[in-house]
Amino acid sequence: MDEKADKEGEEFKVVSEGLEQKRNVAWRTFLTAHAAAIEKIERDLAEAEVLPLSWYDVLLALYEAPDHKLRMHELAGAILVTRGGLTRLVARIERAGLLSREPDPDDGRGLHAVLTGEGLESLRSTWPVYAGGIAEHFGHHLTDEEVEVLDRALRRVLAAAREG
Amino acid sequence: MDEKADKEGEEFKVVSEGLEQKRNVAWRTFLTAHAAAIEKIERDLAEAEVLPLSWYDVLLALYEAPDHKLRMHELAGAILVTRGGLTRLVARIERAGLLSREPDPDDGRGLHAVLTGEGLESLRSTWPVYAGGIAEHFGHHLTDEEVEVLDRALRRVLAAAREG
DNA sequence: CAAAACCAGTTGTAGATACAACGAATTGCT
DNA sequence: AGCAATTCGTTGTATCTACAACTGGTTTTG
Repeated sequence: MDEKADKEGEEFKVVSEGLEQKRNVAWRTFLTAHAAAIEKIERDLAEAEVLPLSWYDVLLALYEAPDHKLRMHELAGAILVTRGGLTRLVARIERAGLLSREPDPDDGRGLHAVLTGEGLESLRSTWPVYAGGIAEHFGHHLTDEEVEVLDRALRRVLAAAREG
Repeated sequence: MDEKADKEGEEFKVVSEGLEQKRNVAWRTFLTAHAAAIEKIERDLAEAEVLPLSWYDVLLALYEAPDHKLRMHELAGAILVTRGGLTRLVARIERAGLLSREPDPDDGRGLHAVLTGEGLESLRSTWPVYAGGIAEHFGHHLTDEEVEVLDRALRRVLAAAREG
């Protein structure tokens, strides 16, 4: 770790070259802002004793689906989790009574995860807390225009990841 | 789950009320874009058999510190992880020889995590892959102006989380 | 129609994280 | 100096996740 090594090191640092530099810096900001905001919001949710984000995501996906039900693999795709992980996540939520699993009559392999009344109730009680967290730790710090730009830009990032 | 329940349900959906709506939609875009981009980049890193992001973060933080060393709690703060988690993460990285732990001569409780030559080498071989991933899955999809806005806006989000 | 290929969901295993409780060391107060 | 409070890092425990192998059901194909 001598002088020379340090000098060469500059070449790979995130803060490095010309135009790319700003994108890399923005990437780091993106990562840390995400981590920090998520942490705050999860803490708010835990303190209010409502659903954690992972459960909320599952139940909201079901809520938004036709008949409030989805096949397991559809659900896995909707919330960006592996099928294996989803099996256990859904099992936990089912154990809490917030959704139920029903066999698909048209496909013996398949299961539907279905939102229960209790699950809907949990969504309702969680949302105000979640919305408050989003506002306090995210939305409140952005101008209307920034919200617009951010949404539009990140949609392209998302679309690219979905395709590639 | 009758008609009435559905109608009331609209009230708590993320796509809901006036001005707040756009911020909530942007929040969801923010979350999913982050998850999708991270997943792609982690996959690139794994395929290239270089460091995963969590290790990279630790080693980069050390690299950027004076003498390439940091106390454990400083490191924990720098990469947004709990101390308990850091203990094990650092243990794994140390086992791989990419950093070493040295007692702090000035404080018997404290340890320094120090970047090793091998760790520096790993950082160097990882960065091109990482940079490629950032460009492909993030930077490439944004205009200069969007990068600017995004960085500026998310810095405020980050700062707020750091304070509050 | 039977065998192969494929697909859905689960499970074994390993790894990683958070929270809280702990032991060791330091600091501050009197 | 001496004791209480604080800080540092680790560890016990519980949760949670991913990956790959596996079971059972479905579709394809010769």
